[in-house]
Amino acid sequence: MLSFTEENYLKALLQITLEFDDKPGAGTNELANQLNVKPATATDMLKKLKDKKLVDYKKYGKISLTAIGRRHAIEIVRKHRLWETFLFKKLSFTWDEVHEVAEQLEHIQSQKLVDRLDEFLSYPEFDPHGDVIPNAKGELRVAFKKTLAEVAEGQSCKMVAVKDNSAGFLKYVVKVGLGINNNIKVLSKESYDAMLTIEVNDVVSSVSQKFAQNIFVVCPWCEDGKSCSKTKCEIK
Amino acid sequence: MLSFTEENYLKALLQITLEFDDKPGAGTNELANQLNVKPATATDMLKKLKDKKLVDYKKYGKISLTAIGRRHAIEIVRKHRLWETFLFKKLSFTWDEVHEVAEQLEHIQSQKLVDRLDEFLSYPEFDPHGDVIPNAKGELRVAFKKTLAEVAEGQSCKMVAVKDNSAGFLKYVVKVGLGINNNIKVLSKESYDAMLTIEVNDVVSSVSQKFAQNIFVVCPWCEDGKSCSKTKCEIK
DNA sequence: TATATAAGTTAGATTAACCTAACAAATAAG
DNA sequence: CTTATTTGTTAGGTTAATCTAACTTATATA
Repeated sequence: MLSFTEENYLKALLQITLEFDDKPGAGTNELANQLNVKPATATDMLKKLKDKKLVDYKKYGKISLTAIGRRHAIEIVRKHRLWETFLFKKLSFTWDEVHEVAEQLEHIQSQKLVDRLDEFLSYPEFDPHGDVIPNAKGELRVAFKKTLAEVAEGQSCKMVAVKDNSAGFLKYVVKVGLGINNNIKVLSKESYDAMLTIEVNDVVSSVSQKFAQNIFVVCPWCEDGKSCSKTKCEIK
Repeated sequence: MLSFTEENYLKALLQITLEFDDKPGAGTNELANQLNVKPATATDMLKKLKDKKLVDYKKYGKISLTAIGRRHAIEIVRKHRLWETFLFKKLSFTWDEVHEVAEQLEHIQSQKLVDRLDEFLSYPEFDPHGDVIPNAKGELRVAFKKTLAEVAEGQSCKMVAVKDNSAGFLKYVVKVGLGINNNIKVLSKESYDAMLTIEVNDVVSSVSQKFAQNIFVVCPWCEDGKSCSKTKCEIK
């Protein structure tokens, strides 16, 4: 049985290694930072997780999950996102409120509970932030996504998820009038500071580059004519 | 903010002091026993809880909750029983499965979650074991109950709750054909070993004294003509 | 009431998860 | 290719929650 803390390390490791496709592994500082602990603490825990055969790790080397570690991590992500969906759909939480509570609920140990919750929610595919919920087999379908910041001037796209799940960002997203599945047209891009002028539901607004980098979109027809939305997700 | 462990001590203390009406307070061994720790461990924690003004405690004396400690404990019991009700009513758990998972869920910190869960369940009054769920104000209505073992020969009564919530006992209760709200007639009582012959739904069976002492009942008309079922609960 | 037993406390040790400070290795920059 | 910087590790210490063993206080009984 894994402790809360161990589970959090595994989850953080999964999140880091999933950041981009060909990531070789996580670093100690990176991991420590994600978990709000000091690097020395992370080193200690990594030795422990290595002994338990949950991570591949050697001194001064890159860190990655073993197959077993990965399976655990995915199960935690599954629980997290199922609980978020429960809070959102059944208990009327807003999308900026669900993350914090799910951070606690994801550690509840009961396979039956997870299975029944999944069933109760009719096997949802996405959580309230648009992230894919791993299925019961532990398959994590990872969609190829681009951020709003990468969309070319004049292009239209559809918002599918957010990168930053913090309450602060999510509230801001709502304020700008955005939400999952909204169609966004990029009217113009300022070359000086990369500010974007976008149109959503016939309302025009301006957003910063930082903001745009945290909005995931798919756009069916890109400038070069090739689709960037591989709608058939890849199982990683 | 209280730790899991501190919460468990408060809950155990409430359970012990509620055992019977004029209980002066808990003992260290009693408490340690309930929590499956050694008395020495309990002593340490009691000092800590005393410093936090959650328990009234002095060396070698009886232990009781302060008003604040009690309020905390009741909130934990409320959460426990609401979660049990959720698992039972919404996720089709059986009554012998809910306790274990609720032991974990009761520690989730989110006032909003508790309130919304209560609302989602339509403000239930009783959990699957027949125990009263404290309301949002922290009022714990304690019903005056007698056990099946105290019912006189020839009397009829109604099962309202169980004393022992362990999965083993609950499965046995089901096997005997009993459940909350069943009407039970005590046909005879063996004077030698206090075995009871009871009739439930026209089925006659025999139960031990130990068993009968863990079944709570109300019986409207007792031998002496006085009602033992004070249906208007007392708020303690 | 004196003493045996039960109940409760103290002291000292352990483990998990964290820290700081000092050091070592790897990488980047001149 | 040497040095500066970043990154990561080690050593030693802290806190919460637990333990065992030895001791003290309270209670029950002869």
